[in-house]
Amino acid sequence: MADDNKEEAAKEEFIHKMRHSLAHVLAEAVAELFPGVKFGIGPAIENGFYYDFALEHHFTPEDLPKIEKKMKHIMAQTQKFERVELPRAEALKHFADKGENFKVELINDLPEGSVISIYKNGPFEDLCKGPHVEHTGKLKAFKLMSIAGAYWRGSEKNPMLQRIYAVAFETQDELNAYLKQQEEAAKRDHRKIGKQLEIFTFDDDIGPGLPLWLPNGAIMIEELEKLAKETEAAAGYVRVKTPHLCKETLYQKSGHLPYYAESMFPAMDIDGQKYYIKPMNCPHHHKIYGSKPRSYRDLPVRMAEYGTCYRYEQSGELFGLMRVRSMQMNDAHIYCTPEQFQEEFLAVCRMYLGYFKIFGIEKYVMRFSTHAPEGLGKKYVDNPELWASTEIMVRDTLVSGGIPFKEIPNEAAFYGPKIDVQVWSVIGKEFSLATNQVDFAVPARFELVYKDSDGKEKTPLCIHRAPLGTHERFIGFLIEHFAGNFPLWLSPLQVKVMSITEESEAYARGIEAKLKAAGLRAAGNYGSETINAKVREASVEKTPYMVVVGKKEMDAGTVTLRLRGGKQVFGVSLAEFIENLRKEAAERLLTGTYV
RNA sequence: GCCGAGAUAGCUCAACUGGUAGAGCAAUCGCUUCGUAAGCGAUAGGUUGUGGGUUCGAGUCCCAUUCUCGGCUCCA
Repeated sequence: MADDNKEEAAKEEFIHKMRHSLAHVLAEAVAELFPGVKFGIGPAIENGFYYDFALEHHFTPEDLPKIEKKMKHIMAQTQKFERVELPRAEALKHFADKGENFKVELINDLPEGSVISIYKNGPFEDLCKGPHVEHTGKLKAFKLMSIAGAYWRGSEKNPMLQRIYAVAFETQDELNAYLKQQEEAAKRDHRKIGKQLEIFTFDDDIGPGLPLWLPNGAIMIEELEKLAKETEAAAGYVRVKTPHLCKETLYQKSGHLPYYAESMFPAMDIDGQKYYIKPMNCPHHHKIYGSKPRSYRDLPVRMAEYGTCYRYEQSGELFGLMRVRSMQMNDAHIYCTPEQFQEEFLAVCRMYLGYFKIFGIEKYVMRFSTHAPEGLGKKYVDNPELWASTEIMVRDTLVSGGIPFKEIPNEAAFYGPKIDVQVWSVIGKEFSLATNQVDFAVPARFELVYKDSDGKEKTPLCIHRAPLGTHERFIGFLIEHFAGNFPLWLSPLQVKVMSITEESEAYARGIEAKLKAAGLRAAGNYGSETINAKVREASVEKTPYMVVVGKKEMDAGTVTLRLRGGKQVFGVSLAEFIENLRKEAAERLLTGTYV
């Protein structure tokens, strides 16, 4: 076992070295083909590597095969990688003489007196701390994938360089397997399946990032809301409804305006007053809390709403349903005393875990985002003590609750630390699916109080939580998670009834009617196509249950089932089928009854 | 927002270097009545995202614009 791990680690290390060395070969090839190029950085990344270049010529996709060819030529030359060390000042002069201003900037950031290492192979050299493979002949399977713009050192204030992305593996087989797997993943892309299954669409006249939910998507939304409402009712939440607009003064009070004005739709002028369309529900809920006096006996107040918000995301950030400009949020705010905090926060975390079980979500990371002291007063409200104490409170709750998490500094909300649930889309983009935040700042700004047992007015803590995120992102995620094969309760169409010949049509229609009367979402196909065609159509629609009836079923008074996936079940009584399906849907089972 | 690429029938895609837009599926209408992933035929469907320009002639070349995609930045 230990040896396996060692072997694994050695392999990892080699692949990393190989990818990084390939980045140097890429840079060398580009330097030969495009004189005058300046170099940014070229690290190994997951599945491959990239290199950033500053160059007048704009790379086009046609350049990639030429560069690949040159790289293979370099690999065939088995150029040795050699490490050369220079004192900092000398290295600075060396790169400055060559006009490599990006490298000069990197060296300038290294501490005075450091020894700078340069790796040379053939005619190429690069500022680099290594390590590398011995020679370019050791390099194996790679493929240049795409050209992208990327800001120097990741800041939009810096110039934009041209980045070439590549994938690389130890063997051609592994590379082919990776490419194949990417192809498979693209098939479950929510944008593709969402169109095929008629879940959502976009329209030029509606606007970018503003999805239209088609009837099938609307059913999914309603099922999710039903789940949320049941869960929240059982957990002691009350429900509220708030308008989509409010005056500017609300966001001045909440303190959102200086932080978020840029990601809000511009204000509209109404009767000389500025109004905004709401980008979040919190301030509205705070106002409801503040609408009457509250006693410590009333706390915790757990206030839920599926609130619709609008955010002006930058055009380039929009991505299918995962990143949109209009969203319906599974929002709630819990106002509690510091004593109640731990229990409330843990209950919220448990609600998350309960949901994940329902959906079978297993690949996620709980990301605990904390503040960074240098951001106080800018990115974060300036109250170091409260930051410290709240973060300790959250961390303790997570640890004592046995909830695994990863702590990331400098990612908090402006009003407090948060926990985001990170998931990945099939094409590898990372998203916060759900969020859970502590707010120790905004309730005070709204002068929210409760009368404590000692007769004094105190400010409650507020927990913001959205375990089901937004319908948009959550359904986008679920489409990919299930590849469109939704569990029964979420399936827009649950049963497709089909007749084999005209003779059995009336019998089939009767079954459809009974299914519908039992509250199941059923439809029929009684056309004159062959049963093969009907089965195919229902399969393409990913319908969980097909009911196929012909003369045999008519005579026996039964139904024949075909499950999504192809399994057939004969001689089922309709009453039993209906009962099983009702149960399967009501209990939101992940696994079908007849599997 | 920035860099790059793209947009052709409802969907998936074709149309060599500029020369009268085409296929499959879906739809509609017939025929077919069939036992578990595509029965056969016919019909209809387009100002090639939009607006300008070059040209005898533009889906194809140029400019602008909208939207989408791949990244970067961002993500309450």
